[in-house]
Amino acid sequence: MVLLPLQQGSNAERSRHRNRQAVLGQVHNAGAIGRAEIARALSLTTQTVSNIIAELSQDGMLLEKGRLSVGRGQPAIQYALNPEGGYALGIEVRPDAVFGALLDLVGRPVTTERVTLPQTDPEIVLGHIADIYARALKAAPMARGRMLGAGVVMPGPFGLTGIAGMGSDLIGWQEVDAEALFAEAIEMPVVLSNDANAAAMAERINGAAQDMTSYAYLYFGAGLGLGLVHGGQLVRGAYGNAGEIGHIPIPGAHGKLEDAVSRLSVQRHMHAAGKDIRDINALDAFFDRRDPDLMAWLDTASDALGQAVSIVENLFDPQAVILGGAMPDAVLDHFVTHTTLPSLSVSNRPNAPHPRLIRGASGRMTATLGAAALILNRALSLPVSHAH
Amino acid sequence: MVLLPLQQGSNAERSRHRNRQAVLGQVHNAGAIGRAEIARALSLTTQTVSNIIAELSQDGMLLEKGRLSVGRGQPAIQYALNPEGGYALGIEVRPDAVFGALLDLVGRPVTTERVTLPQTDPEIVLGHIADIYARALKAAPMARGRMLGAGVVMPGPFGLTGIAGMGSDLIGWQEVDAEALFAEAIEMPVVLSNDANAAAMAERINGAAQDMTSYAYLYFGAGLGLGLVHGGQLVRGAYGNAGEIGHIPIPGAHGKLEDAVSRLSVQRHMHAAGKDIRDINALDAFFDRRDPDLMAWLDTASDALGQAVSIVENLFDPQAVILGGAMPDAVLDHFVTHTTLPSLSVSNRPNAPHPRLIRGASGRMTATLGAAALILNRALSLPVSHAH
DNA sequence: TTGATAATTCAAATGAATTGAGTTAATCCA
DNA sequence: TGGATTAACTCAATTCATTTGAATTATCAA
Repeated sequence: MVLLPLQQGSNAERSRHRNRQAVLGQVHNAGAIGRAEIARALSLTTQTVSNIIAELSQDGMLLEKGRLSVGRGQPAIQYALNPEGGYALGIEVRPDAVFGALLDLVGRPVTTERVTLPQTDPEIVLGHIADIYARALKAAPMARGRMLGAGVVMPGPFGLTGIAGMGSDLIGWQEVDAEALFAEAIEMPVVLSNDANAAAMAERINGAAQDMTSYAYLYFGAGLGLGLVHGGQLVRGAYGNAGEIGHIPIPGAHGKLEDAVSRLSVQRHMHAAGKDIRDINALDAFFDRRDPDLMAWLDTASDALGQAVSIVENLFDPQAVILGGAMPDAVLDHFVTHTTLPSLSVSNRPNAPHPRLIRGASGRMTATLGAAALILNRALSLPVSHAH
Repeated sequence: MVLLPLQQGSNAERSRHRNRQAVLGQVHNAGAIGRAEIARALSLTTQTVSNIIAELSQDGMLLEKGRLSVGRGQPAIQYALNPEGGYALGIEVRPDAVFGALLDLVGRPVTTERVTLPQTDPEIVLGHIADIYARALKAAPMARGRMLGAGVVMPGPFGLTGIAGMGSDLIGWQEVDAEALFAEAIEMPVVLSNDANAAAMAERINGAAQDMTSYAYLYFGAGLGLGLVHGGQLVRGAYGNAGEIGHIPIPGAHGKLEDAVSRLSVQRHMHAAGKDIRDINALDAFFDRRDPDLMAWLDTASDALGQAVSIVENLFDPQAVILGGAMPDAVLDHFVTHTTLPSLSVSNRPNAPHPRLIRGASGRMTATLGAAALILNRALSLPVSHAH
């Protein structure tokens, strides 16, 4: 991942494309909305919006949803996204497995699949991904010809960095142009990202961040990741490796943040107590019976998490920090309710419109669904906010 | 500062505006450039660029700079920004003074001024600012009618936050729409920002970040601030208060980062040793003679700074971290050369195109000049890069 | 000297949004 | 109940900015 200089001038064709996406974004955002309202939101004429909506309806992206009368005047015909108007593929590549999910235009999963991986060589992985895609199309034939693209999540960091080789890097992928390889294997546009970024985008499509444009997402993977969204767009950093929050040192804790807050951390802690956390369900069971060892870990982890949230708040000033990832709902909820957030933070504002810490999507497929959300976010060009 | 939903559709007029700015950005970036090259960079036709350049020349924004022959073919007429084609006012409001600077289109200061403030009530401050502007126009009459806008720097954080009242907030400004008041007082578009953000933007206009689109700026003010630029744009956060890095706790140090690294910190430290740091020059003198108390402070500060840089790197993955602000050149250089940067960082990459830590602009007027740079950056719409 | 290459210009065409007039369908109010 | 008002929507003509295609100019290279 490198930086390519790129700046495009505007012409009629690109304007149309942009306006189409903006209209789709308004429709997604509102759920159902009339043309005149879209026109006002985008500073376009109703005539223009009419033309675009006719085109989008023709293309099967929009559905009429009756008329809505609001006070005087002719009631506006409401339009909504046609869920079957477009599909996005989400792929998550892990050291031991590949997950796949096909999402419709409104972000609902149509098919999901998990395949265990014998090896992570590019050829093996790409072969499995092509198969997953083929099976998804078979199970959901209406998606054929309506694919918007694929989001691919791989363990970061990408490229050669000072923290490479520390975690779960995939062997054989350091030196290749992964995005291009994926695009070739499944013949559609591909966006590559890490798990935290993907999960963050998923919240924007149909999760806890639907009304937010600047927020942070703390993601429980093997370690702890951070996804940053600013002005509706991911903050990926110059080389695509922004958000490596797990590696920063935390006062109080002995070492890195993710030594205290991560799946590996709880596994280590519980293992030392002679208990085995095989997967999310096992963790859920221990939490269900309020296992004292787990509760002790949660206490320590909460403290470190509070520190992390405060750092993120002071550096980004987000609308909220969302906590999610490969953890049981109940554990995430426990963190949200039991984490003491430092009062010395720019986010500790009176009358804040959002709680400072909220729960996002959870479960094993979070990042996979998020991968597809990367594509939907682009296709829908969701409305943004501007600080003023 | 609040979030306003805003998304604009595109039409012919807005396309033209956008293209004009993009052309200006290309010219700024290249120094001197021909039409065909601009057209290629922006994916426009040469004809379009020709039209725009004719218009911009007509408006006095561009100057012809002869022809440049590169191999075969007709040599391209080179165009450069006309420094007198536009001006930006920079205003910095401090608890005890107001600084003003008038910059030309290429970012060079034309006039600068410092006025001490008896009080910080809005009326007093606004009156002084109107006077500063009037005097600037008198000293540089060619700027009359060519003002692009004004950038205003005020001590953050803005609005009510958990760290308000801690530092140097201005009394009487918490409840007002500062941007609107300024805009009314000097009758031009105003952009409001904190010192670190402004200083960061200045580096992009004609400083150390001219070839960068994603970088972080650590700013020495009274405390320590962070300016984040991503994809050529400031990351301001949801409420405009991103970058409050001074308030985060640092392992090793006793309290907050800016207890160890800031102007107040060195003043306190030297005061305890019976030495008085009145201003930058005094500090420079102490450094010149390698005062042992100062060197001791520098050692501690360097350690904390290294921690801060590493946090910023792991969270943002910038092309580089720039160190600047109200410190003597020599002290900043000392930090840059003597700070040990943790190897456990995404930015510790082999063959990195930039050093991880570099020195930016220094001196008392850094933020003031940066305030004006906020306007220039917008007017020039500098080329951005995209991660790929 | 001549052919290749590339920048530039001119005039016409194109694409998309806007404008302005007119229609439809609801609410408001007497 | 019925006219006035409000607002969404449509149609046709216009406007704006970019693109297209043909022609011109200026340099390099063989």
